[in-house]
Amino acid sequence: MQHAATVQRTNRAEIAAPMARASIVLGRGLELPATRLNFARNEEVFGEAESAEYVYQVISGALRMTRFLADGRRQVAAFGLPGDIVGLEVGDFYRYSAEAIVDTTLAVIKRSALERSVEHDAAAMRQVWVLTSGQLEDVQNQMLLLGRKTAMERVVAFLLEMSRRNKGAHIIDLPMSRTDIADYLGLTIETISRTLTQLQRSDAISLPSSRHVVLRNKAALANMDS
Amino acid sequence: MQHAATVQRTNRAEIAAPMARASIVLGRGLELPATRLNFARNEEVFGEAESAEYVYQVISGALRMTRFLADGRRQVAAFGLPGDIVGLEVGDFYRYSAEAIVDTTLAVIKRSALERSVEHDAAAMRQVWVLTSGQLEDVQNQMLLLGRKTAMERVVAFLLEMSRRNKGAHIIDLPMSRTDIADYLGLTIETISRTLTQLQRSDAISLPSSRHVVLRNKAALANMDS
DNA sequence: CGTTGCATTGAAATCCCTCAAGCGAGGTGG
DNA sequence: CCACCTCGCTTGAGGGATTTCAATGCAACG
Repeated sequence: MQHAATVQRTNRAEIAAPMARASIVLGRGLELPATRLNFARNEEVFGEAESAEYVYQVISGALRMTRFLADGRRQVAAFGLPGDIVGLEVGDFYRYSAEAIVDTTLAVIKRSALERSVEHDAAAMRQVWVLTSGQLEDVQNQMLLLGRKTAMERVVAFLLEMSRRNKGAHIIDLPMSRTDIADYLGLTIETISRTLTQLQRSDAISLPSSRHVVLRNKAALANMDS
Repeated sequence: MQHAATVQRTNRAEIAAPMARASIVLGRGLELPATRLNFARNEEVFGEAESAEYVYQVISGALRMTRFLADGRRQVAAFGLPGDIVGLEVGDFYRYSAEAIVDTTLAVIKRSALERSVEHDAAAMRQVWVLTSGQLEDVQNQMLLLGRKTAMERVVAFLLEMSRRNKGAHIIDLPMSRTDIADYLGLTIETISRTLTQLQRSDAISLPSSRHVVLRNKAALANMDS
């Protein structure tokens, strides 16, 4: 069981640096003023059990949300892609850590400011609920994958998900490493690699490079994902 | 891969039957009038992709929330125990089916009535969000279990969860079958059975009967659950 | 007291993991 | 500009945890 790569700590001073204007879009007609913030590849946005002071939205780049077991085994709970809201907690602490997979730009807002904006506005509060409910749905799908799907089904489901999240594109540009994918799918990097090779040999995909996947036969792929 | 047992369909007429008064408690000071409804063992409360017309709270008994793959593989997303809210959806359809594990009493409210009660009340809407967020946390924990824990760790985590949900009792009365547990933990009934036997041989638990577990050494168990 | 529905146990098989080696692209320094 | 290093990825061989298949056990119930 490989352990996770070390991750740089966030430079907290950045948050106090000259502010670049941005906004967080929680839903239709619900936009809040925010600050634009950049994170380098592998930089930590926040850590598990840290005080949940900020809420983020991905503007560009990609995040991974991870949880760990004591011995270093890691589960990637979700990937944060442009538009995704990250770190919206009910309690006072984050329940997972978030790290930039590539250089990433986020919109940041203080949680207290967000709470103030919605606490007397039922429609806005409903948007917050809708967001969390959508995350719940995603995670429930992932549970079915982790509990009952084969390695091949998991990898295919992952490729189709990445395609769908990129407007259904047939050419996928993966920001994350094999390790990230493995920890997302509950597999090892070797199994990910072998499965992709197998899909390539069956002409379902091609792999011009390790981070680029071409879905050559989406129908066949969809068939493989129970 | 064993397939799920057949399940009786709900007798929908029941909902129109003479109403027994009950209430649904969404949170501190947020209680809504509801109808009390009984379900027999293995009776379906609602089905996946059915129109999400009602929201339920378990009064007594137990539910299982399940999702299926096309070939019958099943994942139990959660167990519904007394107090749990079930079927609270944003969209128009349930995302999983719910069945009574044993004879169960539920409080039922029309979703439209619940929506009306909270749509202009930000504090009430927040309670709804808090509920969903709590479910998200549970499911995220389960993801880590399904993705990265061994069979022994899963079974131990399950026993400790059942204990915790029953006020930390050392004697657990399991309403669900080995099949339900297996589909919750992403294992097979045989592995559940063998693992419990192994725990019994190591004196961590005892099994007076298959549905009763005595946690004889909670500290040892906690140690086994990374 | 036979039937029925779980649960347990055993033996064999399998899917995925572990361990190990090799490859290739990108960066760095001589 | 090339040799070299590093890091991530791929591939192979072997092993192991869990599943599958099969038989037996056991308690509840008519």
